[in-house]
Amino acid sequence: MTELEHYINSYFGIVGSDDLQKITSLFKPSSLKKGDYFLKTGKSCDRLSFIQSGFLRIYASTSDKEVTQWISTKGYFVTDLSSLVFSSPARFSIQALTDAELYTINKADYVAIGKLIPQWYELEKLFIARCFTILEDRIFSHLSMTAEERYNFFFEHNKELFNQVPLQYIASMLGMTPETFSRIRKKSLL
Amino acid sequence: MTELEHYINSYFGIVGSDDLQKITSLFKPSSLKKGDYFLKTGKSCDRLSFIQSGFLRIYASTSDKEVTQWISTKGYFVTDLSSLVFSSPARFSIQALTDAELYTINKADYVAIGKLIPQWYELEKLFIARCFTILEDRIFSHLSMTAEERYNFFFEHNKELFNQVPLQYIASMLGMTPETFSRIRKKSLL
DNA sequence: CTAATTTCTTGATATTTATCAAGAGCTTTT
DNA sequence: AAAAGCTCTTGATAAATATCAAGAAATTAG
Repeated sequence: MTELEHYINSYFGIVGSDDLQKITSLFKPSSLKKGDYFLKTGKSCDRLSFIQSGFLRIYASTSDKEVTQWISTKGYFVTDLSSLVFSSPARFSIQALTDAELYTINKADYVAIGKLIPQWYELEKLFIARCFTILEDRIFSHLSMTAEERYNFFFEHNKELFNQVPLQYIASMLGMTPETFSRIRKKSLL
Repeated sequence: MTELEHYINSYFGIVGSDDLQKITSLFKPSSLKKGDYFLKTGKSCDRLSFIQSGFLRIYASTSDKEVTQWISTKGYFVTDLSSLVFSSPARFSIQALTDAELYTINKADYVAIGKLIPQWYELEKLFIARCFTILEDRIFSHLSMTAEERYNFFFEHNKELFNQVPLQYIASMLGMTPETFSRIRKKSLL
């Protein structure tokens, strides 16, 4: 089983191995150089990628700053879901923080999976429902935790990220300034 | 077309009118008195309800306070999605803030819709994807806006809520204390 | 390898938001 | 209508976080 098959299987559960292969064969290898854009705000997002290696930053600009919504990495999918699914203009830009290897499926093939695999929509629904739940938890963390608590929680669960991407982006996605992040970090390293 | 049919149609898009009726007929009227619980943290959530009237508060308790995740009202669905779909213990409690009329489908019937209506999972996927997008925006608001900006934005879009439920719960779901909420409110009323 | 650039840290200070405490307004109950 | 509970407001103060500015450290480019 390829790594892609392994991950898709783990996210979408029991799919027959022939179906699994049908799906993964629609994903084509591609790569990004550090700094390359996967997507720019306002464009339509016409693909979904699986990250084989590297880090991508999902962000949007406000009048006075760039806000990092998320950093995606090995083993995760990346896309602007609302743009992919509803053909709306992308709200986010997505940029490679490092060189990255992706497996990418274009929109037409993505849409075709539903015709190809009868249970696909059900599995996809379950997958998106899980993503929804993760976002609910993330909102809850902003309603109930201080910056320091969010830092500690995130650090415990994503240690590896901290020496691989600029910390300012992690600060932003946790909802604090780089300075606050740095001070909290110092405290937690003592 | 009943109100329930109207809403389901508007959320789930084109469903044949016979299918639409098949679905809505699975929802049974029920009601809650003010203060009644729709769901308690830790239990399994075995139903999905459409709110015909009234207000329900979705919240969870931390060691030192209750945090309101959301307030749901007329025209919206209410459930703990992760518990309903994955049979996990509910993370949230859901309590009626006022008397409320619901149309409720139990889990068995909810699961059965998928067998009954071929395109159901696809429509449901789209529905959950839209909910996902709303949560993404909500997270973004916590990363990019001050308490005052969140207040103003929410107020503009949900004026009617402000004289129908205790403001402390709105404060909590916007991620601020009742005192801060009250001060911002005073400012914005001048 | 050095220079240039970017990122991170630190200190001083300002602003935002939370906490605590008390009282005023509402609702509900009796 | 009075009493009892909530809920909301207000003030004083404390704590958390942001801003601004400068320099240190790390990374990238030449």
